[in-house]
Amino acid sequence: MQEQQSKYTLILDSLQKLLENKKLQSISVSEIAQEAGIGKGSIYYYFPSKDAILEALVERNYEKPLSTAQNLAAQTNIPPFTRMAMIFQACRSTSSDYLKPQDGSNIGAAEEALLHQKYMNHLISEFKPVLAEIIRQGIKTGDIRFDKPEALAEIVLIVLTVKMDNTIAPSSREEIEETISGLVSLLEKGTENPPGSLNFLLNS
Amino acid sequence: MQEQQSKYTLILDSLQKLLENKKLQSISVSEIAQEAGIGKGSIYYYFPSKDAILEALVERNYEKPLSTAQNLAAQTNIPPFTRMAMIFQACRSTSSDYLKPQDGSNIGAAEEALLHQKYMNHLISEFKPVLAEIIRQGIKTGDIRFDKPEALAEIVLIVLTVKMDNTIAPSSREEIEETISGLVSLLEKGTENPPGSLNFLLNS
DNA sequence: GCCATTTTTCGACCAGCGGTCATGTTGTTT
DNA sequence: AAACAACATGACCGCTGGTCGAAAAATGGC
Repeated sequence: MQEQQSKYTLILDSLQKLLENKKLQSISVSEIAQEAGIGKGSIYYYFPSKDAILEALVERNYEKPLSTAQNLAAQTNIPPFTRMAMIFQACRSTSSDYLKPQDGSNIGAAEEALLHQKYMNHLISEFKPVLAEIIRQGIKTGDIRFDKPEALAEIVLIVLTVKMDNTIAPSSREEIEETISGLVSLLEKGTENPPGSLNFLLNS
Repeated sequence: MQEQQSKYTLILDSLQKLLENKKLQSISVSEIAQEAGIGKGSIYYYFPSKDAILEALVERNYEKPLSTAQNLAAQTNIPPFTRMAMIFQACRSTSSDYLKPQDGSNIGAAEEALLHQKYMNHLISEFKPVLAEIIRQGIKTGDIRFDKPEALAEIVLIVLTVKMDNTIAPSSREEIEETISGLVSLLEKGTENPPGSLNFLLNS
C-alpha cells in the first residue's frame, strides 16, 4: 500500500517543521529521523548527505513562487512594473519564511550560514532570468530605459535578497526599508522614470 | 621572556596559513593547534570558541584596509569619485584573499559559508559609514545628486561584495564584470553624471 | 633563594556529529 | 514456496568542538 506521502517528502516536511517550530541551530540528522519517526539510516537511503536534504528543501520551497514568477513574465499585457512589484513581493514573502527566533547560543551557526547561502543563491539564480525578461520587455515597450537588463536584474535581486535575508548586512526594519527605498529611487533614475513613480514597490 | 608574537597572534597566523595554503574545507581546531605547535587546550585559553577565531581573523584582516579607507574619507581635497574608486579597489583586493582552490569534496561547506558570511558582513558594515561620508561630501560639492547617501552606499557595497565574493550568486568572470559595469551605469544615471564618466571604477 | 599564588599549557576525555553497513524486514515475481 | 529486489534499521566508526584537572611556568613578597 502506498502511503499518503513518500518517505522522501516526509523527511523534507520534518526538516521544515524543525526549522520553523524549534530554534534553527544545527539540526542533527538523528533529530530529523526522530521527527519523521523513521530510522536514521533510512534518511541516507533517500538522500546522499545532510546537505542534500537542505538543498532539496530550499529547491522545493521555491518551486511554487518561481513558477508563478515565470507565469508572470509571460503576461505581457500586465505593465512591467506591476510584474516587478510581484517579484518584489515574492522575494519578501519567501524570505520571511526562514526568519526564526534567535536565541543566545551560537551553536550551529555554520549550518545556518550555509542555509542562508543556499537560499539566496537559489533565489537570485532562479529569479534572475525571469526578472531580466520582464525588464527586456519593459525596454521594448519604452517603460524602461537601460541597456543592461541582466545586470540590472541581478543588482536588484542581490540587494533585495541580501536585505530581506538580513544575515549579511543585518539592520533594523527601518534601515531595511530605507535601503530598499533608496534602491527604488536609484531604479527610478536609472530607468529614467519620474521620482515616486515606483513607490508602489515599497508596499510590503 | 616575551615572545616575538603572542600565542593569540600565533593562532590567528596559523589559521590564516591553513586557509591560504591548504584547501579551505573545515579546518579543525586540532589542526590549528598542530600548525601553531601548541596544545589544543591552549587555544581555548585565548578564544572562547572556534567561531571566535574566525571572527578575530576576519576583523584583523580588515583593520588595515579599513583604516586607509577612513583616511581616504577625510581627504576632502581628492575628488569623491576617486576616493570611491579606491574603495572599490579595496573591496576587490580584500575579496580575492579568500578565494581558494575549489576541490570536489563538499565537506566543511558549512564552515566555509560561515566564513564568507562573516567576511561580507564585516566589509559592508565597516565600509558603509566611510562610503556614505564620501557620498555625502560629493553631494555637498555637487558631484553627486542623490538624496539617500547611506542607502546608496549600502547598495553599492552589497552588490560589490556579493559579486566579488562570488558565493551567493556564482558566475564567470565576464558575468561579474558585466554586473559591475551595470552597477556603474546605474550609478552614473542615479547620481546624474554623464554616461562613461565613472568607467574608471572598472579597472581591477 | 624560596615559597605561595597566579597565569599559562596541555592532552586525555566527553558527548555528539555525519555517515556507513551488515542485517533484517517487507513486498513482488515466478 | 522460493527467490529476488527494494526498503528499513540502529549499532557502529572516525572525527569534531569543547571541557577539565593537573602540571608547568611565571610572578611577587620576603
